[in-house]
Parts: sequence; structure tokens; C-alpha cells
Amino acid sequence: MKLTNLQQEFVLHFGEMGSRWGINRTVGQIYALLFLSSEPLNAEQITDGLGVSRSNTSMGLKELQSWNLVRMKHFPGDRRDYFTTPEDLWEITRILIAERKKREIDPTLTKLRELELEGPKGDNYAEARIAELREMIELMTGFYDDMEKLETERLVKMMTLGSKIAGLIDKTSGALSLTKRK
Amino acid sequence: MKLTNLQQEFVLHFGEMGSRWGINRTVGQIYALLFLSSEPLNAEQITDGLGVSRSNTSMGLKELQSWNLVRMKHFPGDRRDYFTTPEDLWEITRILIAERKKREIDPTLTKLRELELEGPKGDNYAEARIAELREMIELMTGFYDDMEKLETERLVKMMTLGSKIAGLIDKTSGALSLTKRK
DNA sequence: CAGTCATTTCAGAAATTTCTGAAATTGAGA
DNA sequence: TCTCAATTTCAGAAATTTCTGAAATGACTG
Repeated sequence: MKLTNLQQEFVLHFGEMGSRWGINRTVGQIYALLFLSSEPLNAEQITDGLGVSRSNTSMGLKELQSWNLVRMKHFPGDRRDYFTTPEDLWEITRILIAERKKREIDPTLTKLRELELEGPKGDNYAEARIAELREMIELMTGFYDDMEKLETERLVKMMTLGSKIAGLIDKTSGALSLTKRK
Repeated sequence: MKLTNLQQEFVLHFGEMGSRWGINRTVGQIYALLFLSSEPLNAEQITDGLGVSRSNTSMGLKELQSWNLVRMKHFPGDRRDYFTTPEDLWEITRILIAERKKREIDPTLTKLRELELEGPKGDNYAEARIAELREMIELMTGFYDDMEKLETERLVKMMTLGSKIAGLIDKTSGALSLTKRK
């Protein structure tokens, strides 16, 4: 499978960005290729589109599946596995955020709670700092949970409103703050 | 410098999480240690607190400075550099988000724009997908820019409101959507 | 059930990243 | 200007991650 110039550039970019995104080059490239393909691709096509080994493709696809970022499809009379990315970019974004939260935030939240459960150890500053960090993460993940539930339509509207939201917020009563009162 | 048990556990956790966060173990550990210290620490103290080489500490601190995550301080009559993390967790969060955006998103946005500027190449599906992705990123980064400008007080209020925001949004007129109309 | 095709696994090779110790550089004070 | 503590740089060692080819596994077909 010969890639078009556009595909090639896009794929290489995603490969390079991979390490910053916490995935490896091949995984980034596979994802990019699938993202730009109108048709599902099988492992063979991906392998020679990218010029990597068949086994590398297999591992990359496994990784993408663990991220829920690809879907497997089958065609009648063809026993190979075909892969696509979800059509809807919002769905992709939701998945990405959910997975990153799971990998990058949840373990730390768990750890912080564990540390607090062990009870005061006499290091007041550190204990306070840890509690503060846990509260902050809880506030943010709580907000995330709420946003996660919103339909895309509303989410888009909210994002489009942007800073106008500040006005709306001010109109509601009951200020609450986690920050230190001066 | 002997770490307390609490510091030790916290530091080790941040070290392990480092790779998921796109920093290396030492950088994660240095940050964790500074985060839990009520007093600024110098490179020497960090080095023996963590049990890494002096040069590793130096490189880690340089990295953290490039992320804007530590501040350097000096004491009269002491020419060593001392380091702290910002007190305010919200400030830290803002910095983190800004830096991750800069490293993980901006380069891709630039790339997508470049690809579009090169003009139609005949691969309609890929071109459409790229445009769609660019629009999505622009919507989200635009929203981010707006949120970034809000004072912490309002941000906290917004997060606390959570799903109640949906109601507020509905009350404003002028629905707008990037999603496909059914 | 033998043969074929597709996929996965896995040990080791290759590449990359992290870390160290030694040397070089910096800069404040004598 | 010289000295020396502090810091940075950097080449190579160590550790880790990624990638490959070969072998194993699975699963359908005649």
C-alpha cells in the first residue's frame, strides 16, 4: 500500500509526536494511518504502508485496542481483522481524555488517599500539601465526571461560549472557594 | 538529608509516574521532593535526599526550569541556588496545562495548518479529516485560552457548579454545533 | 485431520533514554 | 587577578524501550 504524500506527512508527524503523547512511534503511526483511511485496514496493509515488521504492527494494534482507540471489523468471506478509528472526533476525544485520566491521574489519586489513610506522621507541611493536592485533583476529576456526562451538543455550546461563561457563573449564587482566604 | 517515610513514598510514586507524565524518574522525584518541602532546597540536599548523582540533579533541575515548574531562590551570604515549587496549586496546574499544551498540542496544530496550506492534493477523505481535526483542536484550545484568563476564584466556582452548568448553557440562545447534523 | 492463512508471542537485537563521573565553566569574594 | 565552591556539560555506561524475525498458536477449509 503506497501512502499519498499527505498521509505520509501526517503519519510521520504522529510518529514523532508519539513519545510526547506517551505512545511509541509505531503506535502513533498506525493510529494516524487509520485515522486518515476511509476504509478499514488490515494488519498487512498497515505493515507495508508504514514499512515496519508484521509483529510490530500486531503489538501496536494491541496497544491501541487497550486504549480503546481502534475498532475491529470483519468482512464476509475474509478472515483477516480490519481496523478503524471511531468516526466521531468527539468520541475519540472523550476516549483519549478518559484513558489518560486513568493512566496519569487515577493512580496518583489512589496513592494520595493511601498516604492520608496511613494517618498523621508528624510531617505537617507535607501532610497538608498532600491533602491539598488530593482536594485539587478531586475537584478537577469531579468536574471532569460532570462534563463527561454532557452530550456533545452542549459541550460544544459551552466551549463556544468560552469566556461568556464567566458572566453566567457570576449570576449564580453561593461562591465557594478552595483557595486560601486572604 | 534523610527523607521522612511520607516524603519517601510520595517521591517514589512521582518517580514511577514520571514516564507516564513525559518526564524521567529523577525529574519526577525532584519535583515531588520540592513540592513537599516547606523550605527551599539546594542541589546538594536534593542529590543526597534522592540518592542520585549531582549531575543528574543538575539536569533534572534544568528540565524543571524549562517547564517553569520550579523557582530559584537565594539567601544572603550563601551562593548556592535554592529551589521551590510555587505555593499555589492553581498556579502549578495552570503552568502544567500550558506547558503540556505547548509540547503536545501546538506542534500538531501547526502541522495540520501547514498540511492544509499545501492545498488540496486529491485525497478528499484525508483532507476532510485533517480539517475536522484542526477545527476540533482550535475549538478546544480557544476554550482553553478563555478559561486561562479567568481568575482562580471563578474557575473554582465553575468547577464546583459542574453539571449545573448545563442548565445555564441551555438558557443562553444561539445554539452552534460543529457536529454533523442528522 | 492435514494444510493454509492470520495473528500472537517472545527472545534477543537495535535504538533510545537516562544516568554517572570527570572535566570544564562560571562567578563571587579575597 | 586568582581561588575555590557551585554548577554545568558531556562522553560513555547502564537501563529501558522499541522493534524484529522466527516460532508458536489458533482457526477455518477441503
